[in-house]
Amino acid sequence: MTRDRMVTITDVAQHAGVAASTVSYVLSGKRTISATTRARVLASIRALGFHPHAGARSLASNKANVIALALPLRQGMHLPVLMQFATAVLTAARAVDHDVLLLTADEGAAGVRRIAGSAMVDGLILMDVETHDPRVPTLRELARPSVLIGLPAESDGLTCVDLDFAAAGAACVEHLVQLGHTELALLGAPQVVYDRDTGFARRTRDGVIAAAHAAGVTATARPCDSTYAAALAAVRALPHATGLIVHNEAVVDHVLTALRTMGRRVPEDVSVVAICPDEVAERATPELTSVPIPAGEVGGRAVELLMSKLAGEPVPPVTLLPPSLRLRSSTASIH
Amino acid sequence: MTRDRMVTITDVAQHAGVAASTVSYVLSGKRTISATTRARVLASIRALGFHPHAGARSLASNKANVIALALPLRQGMHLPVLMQFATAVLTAARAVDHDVLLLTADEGAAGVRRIAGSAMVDGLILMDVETHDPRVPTLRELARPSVLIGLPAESDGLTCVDLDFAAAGAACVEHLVQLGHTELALLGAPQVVYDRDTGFARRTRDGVIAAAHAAGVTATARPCDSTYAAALAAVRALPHATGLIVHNEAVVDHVLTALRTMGRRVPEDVSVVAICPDEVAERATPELTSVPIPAGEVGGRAVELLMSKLAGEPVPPVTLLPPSLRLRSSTASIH
DNA sequence: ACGCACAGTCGAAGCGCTTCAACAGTACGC
DNA sequence: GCGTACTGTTGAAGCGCTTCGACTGTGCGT
Repeated sequence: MTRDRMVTITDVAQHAGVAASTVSYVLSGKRTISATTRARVLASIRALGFHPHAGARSLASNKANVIALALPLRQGMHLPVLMQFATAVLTAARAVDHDVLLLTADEGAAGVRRIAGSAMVDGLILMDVETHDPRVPTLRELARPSVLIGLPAESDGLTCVDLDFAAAGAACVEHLVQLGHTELALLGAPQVVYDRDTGFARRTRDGVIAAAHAAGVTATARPCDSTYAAALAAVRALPHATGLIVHNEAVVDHVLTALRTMGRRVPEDVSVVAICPDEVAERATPELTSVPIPAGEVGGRAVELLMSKLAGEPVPPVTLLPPSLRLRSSTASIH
Repeated sequence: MTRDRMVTITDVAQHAGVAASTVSYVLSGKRTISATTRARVLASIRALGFHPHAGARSLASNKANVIALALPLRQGMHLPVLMQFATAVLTAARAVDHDVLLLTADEGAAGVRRIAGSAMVDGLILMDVETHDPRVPTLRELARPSVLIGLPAESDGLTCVDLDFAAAGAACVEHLVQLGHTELALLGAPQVVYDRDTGFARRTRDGVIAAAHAAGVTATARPCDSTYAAALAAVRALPHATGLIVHNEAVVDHVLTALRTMGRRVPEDVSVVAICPDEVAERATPELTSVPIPAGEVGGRAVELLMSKLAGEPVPPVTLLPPSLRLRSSTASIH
């Protein structure tokens, strides 16, 4: 282990024959620097392999260029989707020169307080926010800005972004109704997810029920565990439904298999529309008509909103991305 | 947004009527402090809600109490397993008062250099290291310690930890051989994983082949994509194999379904042993005899090794955790 | 020819913490 | 009663950076 001292901004300044502050201004662009000086400084930086000391920078400038991402790693959550969100946040953050500190949900409010209090991060993004999330009050009293992916009950003073799941549910219903279906059913997330009162599951259900009501058709909502057995049981319990809405990535394949086993053809006998990532919808047989979950956009938007707040700009309290319905071959009109 | 200045160590010192350095020593325990003073200081800390400024701390002490975790998010990797590793690392790190900065693999060597150079982290843990990983040379020339989960070709000067996949493969073979099987087959990771020359896939294969050779039985190795179709094709292509080793979490269920469809009973007609997380093995029908992937242990050990290196203690260059075979109901002796 | 604005650069202060050397007490052996 | 050995506490230096005010020159209008 070589005991080599860090290359400091002073080293660079000396090497380039300028003052340390000049180097700083070259880096930040907060003051005009002549092209020749800039070039000389940049050359020295490269020559010496200089990287500004993050701690020193954060101490002096009061910004860390790091954001915290609170990732739930909880039961019943579909990991691939979660990771899509996470990757989107990571990529978006890196694009604006920020790093990402990982926070688990089980550190809860204390973790949020610790991270925010230590000035380790400039702001936070919380994923999978529950309707009554214990971290939300903490967030409010915090000096640091935050953005929630999800929608808690009380969103005053917060910034939230998510897919408009209610509208997504409604879109599914409307599509099926247009095709002539009058007996609809929603296969949702596992029961635990509802018990935890996670917003997205509930909002979809409410959207489906409301839209069905408005259209004058019947709609049953059922939670569904992520196993084949549960999917089979659910499908068996709904023999009259001709329009199925599946909002549970992990169970999509199982539902299709169960229908096949029961001799119900898709889409001839029963139409299926899913709310799930495109990959899942495309990989299914037959390919599923679906409302995609725009993880990339949501994650990107979350970072964008956070950056605006960091810059002191006003942001809308709630951003609900409109759903889009992608037609594939799992839905057909009833005859 | 309240414009409240941070609570500093000086504020705490004033409040407690001691010097700032005393507060620091109470916090770090690097000097003896009388019980009464300590109590007074701790009370002030709590009263003011003091959190040491991470940047200032890292600047003064030259340690950030943060480690970087380089997560691959690449094709063909099984996310749940990956997240188990990640969670294990996170938990272990938090247990020793360190936070975790997320790094994506696609930032590659540049990302490693940036993070390490900026003193933002004390050390790094890289997951899913490939046999010829471009980040490895960078790691060597770095001043910061690192630990690899995985095993590159040239491990000199590095610290690696992983399950002993070769031994795992061999353990599967030996188990099947003991049961009297003489025609074995390995269904492995998707082809892309081999193409990328990711170590674990290859090491299992080599372990299987070598053990089969040593035992005088035949063993065929096949990559296998993570789809039902691929699993079916693979099983069809191996009509004579009576002992199947599956090293691909995503395809375990598909293989069992495929065998069922073909009318081959498990374990009466064909024995199946998997190398996969316990949850996968237990959830399968029938429950699978398996070599579990000890993600928790590996992750924990990685953090442990990193902490030792940070403390300047010598550590073994390569730690291969011995596999264990867990008997369940998917293997039986041939008759 | 004179002053003014402005681009370009510098030096110094200070961010909040750790740590070192030094000092004031107290306790003990003789 | 004096040195010795602690224990407990302090003030000051400094970590590497940003940023503010000040300074120097140059170009321009008059």
